[in-house]
Amino acid sequence: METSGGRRVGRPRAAQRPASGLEPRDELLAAAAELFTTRGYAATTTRAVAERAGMRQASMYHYVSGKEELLAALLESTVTPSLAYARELLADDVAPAEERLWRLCRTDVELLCGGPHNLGGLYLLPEVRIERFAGFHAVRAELKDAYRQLLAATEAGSRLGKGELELRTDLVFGLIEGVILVHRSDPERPVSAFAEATADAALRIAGA
Amino acid sequence: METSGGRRVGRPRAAQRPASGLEPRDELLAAAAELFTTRGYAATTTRAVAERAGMRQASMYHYVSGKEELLAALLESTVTPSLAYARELLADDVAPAEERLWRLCRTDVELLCGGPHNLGGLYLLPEVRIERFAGFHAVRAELKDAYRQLLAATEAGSRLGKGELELRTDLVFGLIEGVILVHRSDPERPVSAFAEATADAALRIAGA
DNA sequence: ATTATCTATAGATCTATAGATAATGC
DNA sequence: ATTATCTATAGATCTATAGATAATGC
Repeated sequence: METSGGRRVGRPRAAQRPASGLEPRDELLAAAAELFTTRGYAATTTRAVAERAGMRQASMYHYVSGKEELLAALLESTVTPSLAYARELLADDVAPAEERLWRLCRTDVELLCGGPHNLGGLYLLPEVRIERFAGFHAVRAELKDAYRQLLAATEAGSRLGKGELELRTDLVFGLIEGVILVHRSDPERPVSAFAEATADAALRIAGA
Repeated sequence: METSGGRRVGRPRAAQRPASGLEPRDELLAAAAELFTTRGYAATTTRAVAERAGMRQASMYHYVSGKEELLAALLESTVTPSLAYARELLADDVAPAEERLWRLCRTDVELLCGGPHNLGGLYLLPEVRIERFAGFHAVRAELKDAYRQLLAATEAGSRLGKGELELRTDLVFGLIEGVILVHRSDPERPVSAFAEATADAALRIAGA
């Protein structure tokens, strides 16, 4: 173990390394997460990201190819854990669908609001819609489909027509994304209670 | 009436005027609305706005002081009608609170999703959080407080403690904002049915 | 004369590359 | 020799102003 103070290869940094203990690439990702969510993607310069990570603007290119790569990496890291859990829940054939849907909602809110920066807010950046992030959109569509399937498997959901089911799914999914916004404006409230209240609300919307 | 083809003072435009029939300033606002909501604020250049409005980049400054003024104007135009209606509903002392809350939700969704461009999405731009738009934030806070008051006046709301009431308000408000996002990804669905379904869902969250 | 527009551009960025430098490793 | 960093900067923007121009109005 020769992490923190250990002798390092390469020219020393002009500024001190941040005390976070993160690898430089992760430091960049953390800086980008904070800046993208608070100031927006286009408004964040490579200089701002690099300097917050404790290095000069040009040094960033040693670790990433540019801003786009940072955003793509952050988006994927945001939605991948949710999707993994959703798949688990879909495979589960003992717990009732209502309970599985509730858990998915709660876990999503916890994952999205629980991190140090409000990564859930990245979804909402208009820039995310462009083609470059098609991979992320595919993953997200799969997550939404998991919501739809769980909803369809509930007692109340099984009585809905196709259009009605889509509508309910959108309302539930909309609630989850909306509360992330709300959390952004009041980050003090404990996340776990908020996540449970949101899951309760989602089930009420679902009609369960 | 000598609108459309009428002889105009000033040097003629290099490109043809758009056929929208809007005044130049409104044309700029419409262009900005479309571009800000789809590409984001920082990513939208003054050139893109002006050219979409049928004029050269520099000519825009004859009508507005810059991008910020466009965004400020759009934000206010988005929230002002909602607030006016919310005030009406608060003053109404005959209709039950449940019904008034339902109407506020429905109207909000219709106003925010109903326009030609998804103006509701402007709320979500990270840039909107900065000080310049404090006026908008004040109006928006008043709108949220109207939700809180109506919720408190419902049968179910009157039994809630202060913290619980805040939480429910945030959930309902979060739903309204979230469905705007959802609408953005599926703009085909008829708005009025969607608005009513959202209002129903909001009342279920409220506990009514 | 007044007005709405245009063209041209200075000044201020911002990104990404080129090339130098200062460590460690062998 | 290898590596991580630095400094410097070319090229590509983008904003906002200055000043010219082409209409109508009187």
